[in-house]
Amino acid sequence: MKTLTSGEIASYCDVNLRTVIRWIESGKLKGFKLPGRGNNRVLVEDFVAFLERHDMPIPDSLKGIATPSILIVDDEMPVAKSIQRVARRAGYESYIATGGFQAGIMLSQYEPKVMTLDLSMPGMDGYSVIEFTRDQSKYKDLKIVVISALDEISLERALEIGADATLQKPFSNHDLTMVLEQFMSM
Amino acid sequence: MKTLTSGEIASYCDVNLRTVIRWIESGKLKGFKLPGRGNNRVLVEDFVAFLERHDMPIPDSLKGIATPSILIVDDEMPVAKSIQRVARRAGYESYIATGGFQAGIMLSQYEPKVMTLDLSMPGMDGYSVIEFTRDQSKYKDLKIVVISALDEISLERALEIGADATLQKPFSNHDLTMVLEQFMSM
DNA sequence: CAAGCCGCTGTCACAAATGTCACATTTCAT
DNA sequence: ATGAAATGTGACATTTGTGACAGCGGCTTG
Repeated sequence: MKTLTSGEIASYCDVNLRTVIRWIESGKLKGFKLPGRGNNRVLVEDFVAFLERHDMPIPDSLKGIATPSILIVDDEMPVAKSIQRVARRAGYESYIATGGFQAGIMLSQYEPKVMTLDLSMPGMDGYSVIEFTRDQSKYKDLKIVVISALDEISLERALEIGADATLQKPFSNHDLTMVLEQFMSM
Repeated sequence: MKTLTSGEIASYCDVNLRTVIRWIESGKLKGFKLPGRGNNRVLVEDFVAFLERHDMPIPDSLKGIATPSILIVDDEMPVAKSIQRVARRAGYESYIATGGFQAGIMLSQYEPKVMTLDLSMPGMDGYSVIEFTRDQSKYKDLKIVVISALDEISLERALEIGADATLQKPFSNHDLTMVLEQFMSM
């Protein structure tokens, strides 16, 4: 829960500190006050939302705070590793979960931007994972990329219940790269 | 009765430790001093009240501590419900996860004090859940109660790799209550 | 076109709050 | 028990909030 001071925001926006305080007071920028004399603090996410709302440029240093990452969910480590290689070569950080429990914890912990999901993991229903995730507003921005050896119809169904893209195994590195780049840059 | 150190509060509020001590000294934040040199401690409930009083954001991880809860992991909803009934009657809040993925997310989200775990869930290895959880220092205080219909030897093994207690199905409500009370009051 | 009004932002100075640093002491994990 | 990490403290450096006031367009109005 990183926060910013009014002064930091002032320098980010290249604007006077006085102005930032006025933004907060007028409600244009959401923030809260420390108990002392009421020094202002703004959650990074609120600040980023504010910037986006006004089509203002977002400083790189802020993007860095929430390093966008990829969560790779696949029970077969070799497959997971190969996905990770592609991700790394495209310049993205990634984590591997080989089971549903791990996946849940890591999703919650790392809050990745994209999750690749193997539909047919032993003892774990990929569809229910998609559905459960889609039910949680917290993960509404998460992009789910289904990677599976199942047939077209199964992939279609995954899309219907909330997946954002599908790749049929065996997938080409090029296709995977394209999908990752598309979602990671959003 | 969980307490927080001044340093923990400092990092929660993204504020300097010195400042936290000043808040406590000036009475803005209620706390007490240890006998030694007067290191400060603050009750979680006092801290949460303090945050609310000043309209400051409350970290997710504190919500769990404030009202210690139980996570019930069982794929059979009737069984889970019956565990929940016992928990509620003992005065504890509880959540139910019917799959590994759900369990992981809910564990991370609610940070319960106790997790009851069915060892033999289809497609999900209870042992690996215990091991994975125990590997994470974040959950070192989580109490894992294994509830299973498996034999003594399996339960023994669960204890060896990190479970804190076991109950054999069918369990008596009395036994479960005892275990819950013991762990929830720690 | 000029004058006047209005909203927004910048400037300045000062008081108050917060941060920094070094070091002694205490806690904590092992 | 013992070393590593966290904490409290004082003096001092920075940052911040506030009020009052000024500059800068954009707008209406005459």
